[in-house]
Amino acid sequence: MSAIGFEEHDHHHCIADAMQNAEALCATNSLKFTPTRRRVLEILLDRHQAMGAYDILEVLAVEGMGSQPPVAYRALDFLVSNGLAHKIERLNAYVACSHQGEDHTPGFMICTECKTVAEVPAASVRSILGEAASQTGFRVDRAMIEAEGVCANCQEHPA
Amino acid sequence: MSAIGFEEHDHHHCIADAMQNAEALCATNSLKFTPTRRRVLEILLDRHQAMGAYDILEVLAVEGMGSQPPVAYRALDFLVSNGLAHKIERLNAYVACSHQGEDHTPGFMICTECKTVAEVPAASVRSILGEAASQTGFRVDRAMIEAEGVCANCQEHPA
DNA sequence: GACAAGTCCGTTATGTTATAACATATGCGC
DNA sequence: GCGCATATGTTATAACATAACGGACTTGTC
Repeated sequence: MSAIGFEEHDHHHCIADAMQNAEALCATNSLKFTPTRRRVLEILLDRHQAMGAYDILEVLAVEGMGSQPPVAYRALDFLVSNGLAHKIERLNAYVACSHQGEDHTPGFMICTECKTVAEVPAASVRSILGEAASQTGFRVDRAMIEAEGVCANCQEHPA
Repeated sequence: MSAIGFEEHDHHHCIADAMQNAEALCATNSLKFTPTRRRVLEILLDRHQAMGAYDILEVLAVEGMGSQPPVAYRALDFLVSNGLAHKIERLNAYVACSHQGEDHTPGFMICTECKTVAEVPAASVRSILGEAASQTGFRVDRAMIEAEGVCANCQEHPA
């Protein structure tokens, strides 16, 4: 499957695939992939869009899996810390990671029309940043890039 | 003066300089550089750090320049829209721009120890992102990069 | 100068995002 | 079964941000 979120793809397959990867990752690292955590990842994968914590919480509440903010935030923290999801700071929202397991500096393209968020490999961004940083002795621990714009689909078919 | 915020520099001079640039920019573009807006920029320049809107508001309140959130947010909106300041999404905080007037995709290095934020020229980041984007037809309108780590000074002198 | 239009400011109220703190429960090694 | 670490449920609140409205001030036009 392509890494680019704006393309058509076998959605059902990509969800199953990602869930399986997540299972494997958790098994390997002795992480507890609890029902809530699992369900939150499924929800994110299913939407294939950035979702606010309270949007996720709403879904969980309907399903009787908890209704207080910490429920959502704890699951999201787990997913983000373990590279299964990312936070889009610009939107205060969360997306499932589309490059599980790869060591990547996440780069995101956010379509302001359809709200879809595509994760792009941004390894080269990291190297450039690292270069700028090393000149001043700055040690980069985490980096992120977020771009806002309009995806090809929305350019062709304006709302 | 260097663009890199972690180096020693003539702080007083850099404030005066930036304020003068801001004056000029506003004059040129018929923007109203009102007392509140001016003061907020001064505060940001003076701290030379990322500040939350409510931190700024507190300073304004002490000085009798308004005590309600919109006062701070309106001034910040003005500064950000006109390129005189940037919002650090990661921190929900604001910094004065250190490259006034240049057409730049802002890149930030955030020291998690001392909270200093350095703005780095990131023109090349934009071009790389543009390349990745053009492959999928995505049109980039705005982009930002934020890196967290530890600055040279804090590496040498841990707290 | 009088007026209209636009912009900015003061204020109240509220919306949205996120976390602290503490009690309870669950799983796991021994 | 006991003790420890981790996860969950819950209450409360902190932190960040904006809507909406009225009044003041500026600016351009006649």
